[in-house]
Amino acid sequence: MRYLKRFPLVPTRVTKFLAIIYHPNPKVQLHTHLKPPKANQTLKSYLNSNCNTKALLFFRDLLRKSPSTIDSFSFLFVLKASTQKHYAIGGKQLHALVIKFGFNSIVYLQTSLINMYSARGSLLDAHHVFDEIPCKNIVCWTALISASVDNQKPKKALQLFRQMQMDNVEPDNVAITVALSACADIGALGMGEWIHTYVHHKKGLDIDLSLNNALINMYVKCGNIVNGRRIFDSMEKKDVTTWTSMIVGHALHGQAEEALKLFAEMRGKDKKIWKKKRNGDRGSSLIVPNDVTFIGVLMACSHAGMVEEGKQHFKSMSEDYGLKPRESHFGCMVDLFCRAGLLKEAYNFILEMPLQPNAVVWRTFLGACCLKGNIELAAEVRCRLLELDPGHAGDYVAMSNIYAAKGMWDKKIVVRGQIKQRKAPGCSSIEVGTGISEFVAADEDHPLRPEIYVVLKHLLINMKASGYLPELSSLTEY
DNA sequence: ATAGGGTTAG
Repeated sequence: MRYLKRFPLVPTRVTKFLAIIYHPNPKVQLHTHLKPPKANQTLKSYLNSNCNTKALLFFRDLLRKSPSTIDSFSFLFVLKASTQKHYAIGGKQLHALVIKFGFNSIVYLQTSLINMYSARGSLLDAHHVFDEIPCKNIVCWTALISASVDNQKPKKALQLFRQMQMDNVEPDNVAITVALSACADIGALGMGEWIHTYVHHKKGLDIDLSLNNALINMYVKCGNIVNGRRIFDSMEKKDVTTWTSMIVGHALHGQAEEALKLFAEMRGKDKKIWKKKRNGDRGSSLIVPNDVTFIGVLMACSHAGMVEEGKQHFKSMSEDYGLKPRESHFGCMVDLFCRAGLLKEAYNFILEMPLQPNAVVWRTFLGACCLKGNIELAAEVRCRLLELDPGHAGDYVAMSNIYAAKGMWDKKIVVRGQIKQRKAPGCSSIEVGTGISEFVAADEDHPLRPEIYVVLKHLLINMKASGYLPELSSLTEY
């Protein structure tokens, strides 16, 4: 224990870390259980029982007392432990050690390093490791693609996915699953469809549950709910994610009834379906909803104005399923009240929340105040927002719009003038061919995501109001 | 023995 105190777990500098290696305490004898195979087994068992800190401490002891027992396998376990723990500096030190031990050309370790950097949000470092890999196989490609998705670079992920194929590396089910989630993120329906076709034509591809779930998610996020549902209905084996993806899909499309029907079916409460299931495949309806499922359910209620139903599900979530509502669940409830125009209910709900309401919650409420024209509440909420997120230009705009709507021009001008930085212009992106373009456009083959229709509708209404658009007839199809 | 995977409020 004395060593733990003398040398902190995460040394602030590499030199300090190297000092640890070069100064093993001579008094400490090597324990017999630290022989090579045993040491790795210990690391592995710590990892399996989720004791990441213990694994790291143990590894540090190994470094100090018996560095010779460390082999490339040890690093795999330690890298995994440090990835899950998010130690700020430990990652680079481990990378340095991998190099120092001469293990830097082992592809397994390089892939682990990509993951480690990705988990720390250092996509550039991950890419750097990737570039150094001489023979890039499907697993390291997937690791980098996955890193791009995890770090909000879905466009880059898809570029890598294509580049990988140009390098004659065939995608497998894991790579395809990750690529599909990138498609879902940017609404790249064409690319998603291409992958779907590929999946059906490639021989020997293992179309497993995750891949099917990713396909459903891609279709519903890209606006093609029909195809999403088609896959859902055709799947014999479904897990909680399958159901949740479909429920969220219907909720996003404003199909609340369908979403809630699925939820009921999933719980096996729908007697008719229960019977049907009983005759056929028993057990397939025994799926327990998780916290994400409830996000979908609450979203559906919110979008359909079903306040009472939403309240019941929110209650049932913790009472019947023992799921603790998270920030987003409270956010859904606030949204539910706000969309229904129940300002008082929303306000009381926010004040009684066991969590600190965040800027998004107050912003939702501010939006409702605007719609209802409640200047007093809006002004109060804006004060809170100024504390939580002072740089958000949209809040100033919302507030100034309330004053404008009430004809309070002097106040409006004051609020408008408080904006320090120009608001970033809103933008949408839409896929053209298999690339992504930064403008709004649509045709039969490339329908827009549902939320873009909402933006388009507002755009068209504004254009009409400004006299740019002679007819509103084109709106009907939306 | 060893590396990569899906669902999450506005």
